[in-house]
Amino acid sequence: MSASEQGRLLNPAAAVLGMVALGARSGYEIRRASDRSLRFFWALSPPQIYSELQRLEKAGLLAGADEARGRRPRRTFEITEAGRAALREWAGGPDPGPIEIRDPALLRLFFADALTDAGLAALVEAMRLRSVAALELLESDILPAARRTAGEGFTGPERVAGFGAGLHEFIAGWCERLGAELKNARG
Amino acid sequence: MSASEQGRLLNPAAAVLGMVALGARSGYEIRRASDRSLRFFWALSPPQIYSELQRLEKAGLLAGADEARGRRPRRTFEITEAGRAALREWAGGPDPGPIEIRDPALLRLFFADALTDAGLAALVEAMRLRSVAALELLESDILPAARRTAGEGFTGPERVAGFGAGLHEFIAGWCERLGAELKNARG
DNA sequence: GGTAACATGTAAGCGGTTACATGATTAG
DNA sequence: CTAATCATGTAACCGCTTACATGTTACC
Repeated sequence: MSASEQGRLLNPAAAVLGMVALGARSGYEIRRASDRSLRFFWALSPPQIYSELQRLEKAGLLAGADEARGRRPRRTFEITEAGRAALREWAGGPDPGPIEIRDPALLRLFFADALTDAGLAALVEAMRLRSVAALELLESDILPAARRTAGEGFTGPERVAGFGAGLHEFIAGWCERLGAELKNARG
Repeated sequence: MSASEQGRLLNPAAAVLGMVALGARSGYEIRRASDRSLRFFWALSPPQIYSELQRLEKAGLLAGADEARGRRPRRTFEITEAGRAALREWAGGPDPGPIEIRDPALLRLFFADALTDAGLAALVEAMRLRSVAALELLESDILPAARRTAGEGFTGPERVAGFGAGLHEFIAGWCERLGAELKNARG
């Protein structure tokens, strides 16, 4: 019962179905598009994408068509009416569930008492730079692309990209304050 | 080569080793303690904990002792000098790696164009309430416990709990602003 | 002295990641 | 015409989660 078989969609299935709804037509296009947007909050790996596509087609939520070029396989998809209905039902369901965060930098910070003052400062600075880089990527690439998508009538990606920018601003600021505090404490 | 065998510790091994360094003595104690603190940024499941404990003991980074009560098994651990050295080396290593976030609420928001205005508002409010609840838990339980740990000389947990509080404040505020904006747009 | 809560550990299976294999297209 | 890049899909493996099995103490 691992995916879209009965009842409500599970999240990975909905993610793939939703990418098709936003205009990605093949597994490869989903991969490229989600790598530049969705992946910041919901990563999709190739085998996930391709196997979900198959299941969604079998379930009638996607309509597939063969577009092979010579010996090279290629299968494209469109969302069906049933697919749109399933996506709406999924998006409106109750209790999305908890956010999950996994951060090796915070893990190190948790055990930072094993570190020298200088080591701790370096860790905090690395964490800050990581978010500054993410912020630059978001603002130079992701947000502009999301705005184009918004121009086509899909406002979700831009909102989520905006969330990402705000999030990394918060993290960078938090690291900056902590860094300053550490500097003061050392004198 | 899956863990602490040669060279640097991997993150899950370091997490378990670090929990012992902070005073958790058995697998069960690590489970309880990490569930109230570390799990917000680095979840540990029982089989991970127990198998890492075995590997760390074999590698000489932990010293184990049998403390069975009757037919009930129990094994307790202390960190060794080699263990402390490995933990220091791990904490000071280069490039912690990227933060990973997976959030079903943001996933839904990404595809929110499938939703009615009311559905979107409900989603944003659910997201806000989720962070408000997390904030309450952090401030009522986690932060006080982390402060006690800080009193014993370990300042990492309190810093990380503080980060969590700031993070959920940011998310709740972001949702509140978005909610207000949606309300205005609907008139 | 029975029931619930605490404590300890494990088996089994899923989901997901890494890495690759292969084919077409463009550029130099 | 060769090399590099784009495009498409898959195999194999591993970490992790869920769920359980079992034992022991505390409570009523």
